[in-house]
Amino acid sequence: METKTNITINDVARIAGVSKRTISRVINGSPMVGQATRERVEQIIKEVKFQPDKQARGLASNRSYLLGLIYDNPDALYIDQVQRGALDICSSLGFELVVHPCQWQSDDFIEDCLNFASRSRVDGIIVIPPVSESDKLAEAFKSIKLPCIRIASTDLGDPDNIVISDDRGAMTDIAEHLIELGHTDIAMITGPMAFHSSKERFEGFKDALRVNGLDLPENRIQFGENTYETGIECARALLTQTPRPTAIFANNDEMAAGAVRVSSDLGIKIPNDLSIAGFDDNIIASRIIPSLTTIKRPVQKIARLATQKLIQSISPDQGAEHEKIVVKPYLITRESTKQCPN
Amino acid sequence: METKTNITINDVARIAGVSKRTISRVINGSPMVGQATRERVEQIIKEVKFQPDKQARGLASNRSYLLGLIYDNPDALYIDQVQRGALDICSSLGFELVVHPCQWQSDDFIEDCLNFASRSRVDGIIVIPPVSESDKLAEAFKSIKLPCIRIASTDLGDPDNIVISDDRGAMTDIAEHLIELGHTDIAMITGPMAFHSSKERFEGFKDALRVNGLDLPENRIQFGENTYETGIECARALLTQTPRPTAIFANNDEMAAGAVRVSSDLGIKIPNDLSIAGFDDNIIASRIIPSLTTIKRPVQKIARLATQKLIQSISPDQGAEHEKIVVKPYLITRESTKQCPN
DNA sequence: TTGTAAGCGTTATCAA
DNA sequence: TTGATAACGCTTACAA
Repeated sequence: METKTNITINDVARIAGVSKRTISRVINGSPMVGQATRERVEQIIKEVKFQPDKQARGLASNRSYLLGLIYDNPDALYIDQVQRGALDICSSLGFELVVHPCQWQSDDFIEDCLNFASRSRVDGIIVIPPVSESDKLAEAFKSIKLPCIRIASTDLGDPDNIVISDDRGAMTDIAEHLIELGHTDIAMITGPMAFHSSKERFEGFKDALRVNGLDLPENRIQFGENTYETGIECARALLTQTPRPTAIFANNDEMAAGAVRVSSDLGIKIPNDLSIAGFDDNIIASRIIPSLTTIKRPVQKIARLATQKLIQSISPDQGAEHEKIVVKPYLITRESTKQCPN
Repeated sequence: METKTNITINDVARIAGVSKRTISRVINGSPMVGQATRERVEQIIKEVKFQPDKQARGLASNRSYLLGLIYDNPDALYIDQVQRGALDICSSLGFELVVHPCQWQSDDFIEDCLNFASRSRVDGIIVIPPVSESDKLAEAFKSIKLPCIRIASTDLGDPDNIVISDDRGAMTDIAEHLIELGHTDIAMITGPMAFHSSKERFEGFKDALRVNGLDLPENRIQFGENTYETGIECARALLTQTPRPTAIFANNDEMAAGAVRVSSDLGIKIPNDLSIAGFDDNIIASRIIPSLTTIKRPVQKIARLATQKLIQSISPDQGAEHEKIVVKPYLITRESTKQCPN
């Protein structure tokens, strides 16, 4: 290694002609510093480009200034947006983001995450769907007193450490959109019912239809697994019925893309013969033909809020805010939905 | 915060009845330890689940055990795969991965990256395309002696710190694939010529055609920007010519998707009337209709190799390997390419 | 409001 | 082959 020419707190103290304790106070925004002193020190810090060493800081204060992001999501775009959102806040508050992809279905998943946490010494954890739905994981972190915030689509019985995307509310929008287009025979391809998000969307959709005097009969419901392949299977089951529905809402864009594929195979024209809508607005939604009407969650914004709340709960001075944060997704109308042909 | 009940090196030393210096030696695999002592210490470490504190270790040894990943890539899937590949190695070697998205076109890009490096105190940096093409950034890291490995598609005049995806070689495969299908009038939509990767693919493709006795005339070349939108523009320019080419190779899948879109708009049937191929195998390649023939880079493998090489160059004991690593992408044949109609 | 001194958990120096 | 002891750069009692 090379000679470290880095400026330390001692250098700053020497230059400023005060003790390093005072510099430390300035760095940490303590009020116990004279106005004049503070300004002088801040000036010097800027001039010499002093950056406190995170390692030393962490060692002394038992904090790492590291935040962990745990995920296991097939939708890379979603993760990317979460990362960017989280980093917006992190970097402005002096934290770094350490990523940890995992396999939340595997046996040692909890252990693996705990191990990650202790290895990396992160000060807090952000968990995104679907991993965020694991109550076990949340409890595991709670038991070792590691602050953890979950991004989810319902409060999961733990409203404190959560940022919620109001998927259910968005269901109203998509249902009304289809109804306004004149559709009355609407089908749904659900996600795995083990997921709260899927259940929320399913029930939200059903409710929205009912409010508008429409039914979602059994033969118009297909249970998918959020994959392209199951989207294909479910859509086939739906579209080979007689009569067939005039609109399909799929729990995510992957399955909606599967439905588009099946329609193409069966010679069903979209959107003329059939309207299809998805959820996520992932990259394929705007790339397939026809482009997909879908629901977009403001993921980056959600991530920002979550990170903010997490750092707040870490910071010793601030009392943790116990208010539930809810963000509402919104409808994006594209080519795949159109006036009902009848 | 809570009482730290963590095991420290002192505890281990006390239990083993040796000095902590000895424990340190064992941890770091120093040969200066007696066989018996080593085994006993290792046994105890396992029993009490001692994990050396990265912060303290870093503070003392001037290392952070953190690796930085710098990127600015529209393809989230690519980033995801890089992350997973890098983490495969990181976690097995006791490193963590800190991510830093950036905007490599912006003015303060270099400064921003340097700032990230000094803030986070990472021990090394992984840079992926297109950021990796910035020689300035590579030099900046070199000048502060921060090990940095670049993932790229040609050696960029810096064969030491690089892992190369042999895009040019892959061009031969795709060209030959089209030629075998009987195509003789083949067009190309290039990427931005400012990118080495685009130039490599462009020239690789041209060369491969030439070797097979085919030409790539000016009117069969369109210069795109790797975006869906420019893909559309370029494809339109190509497909409104008379006669039109029977096959198009696009520099990436996004633009190939644009070409598919234009074909659909113009009533040109793919693959019957026209074959289209892309590069990347990103998610849309398998989702659009028809699915795209494309080139896949083994991104995760490349990331693993890069991370390995980086950590090697960081580790003090090991001499840095000065061998160029090259990985070859491969062809994936899907629906969008077919026998030439003529 | 400011300073002194004692750590935080590890590695590095140098002697035994 | 081992072990005391001093760093590493910062925070945190405790004084002043």
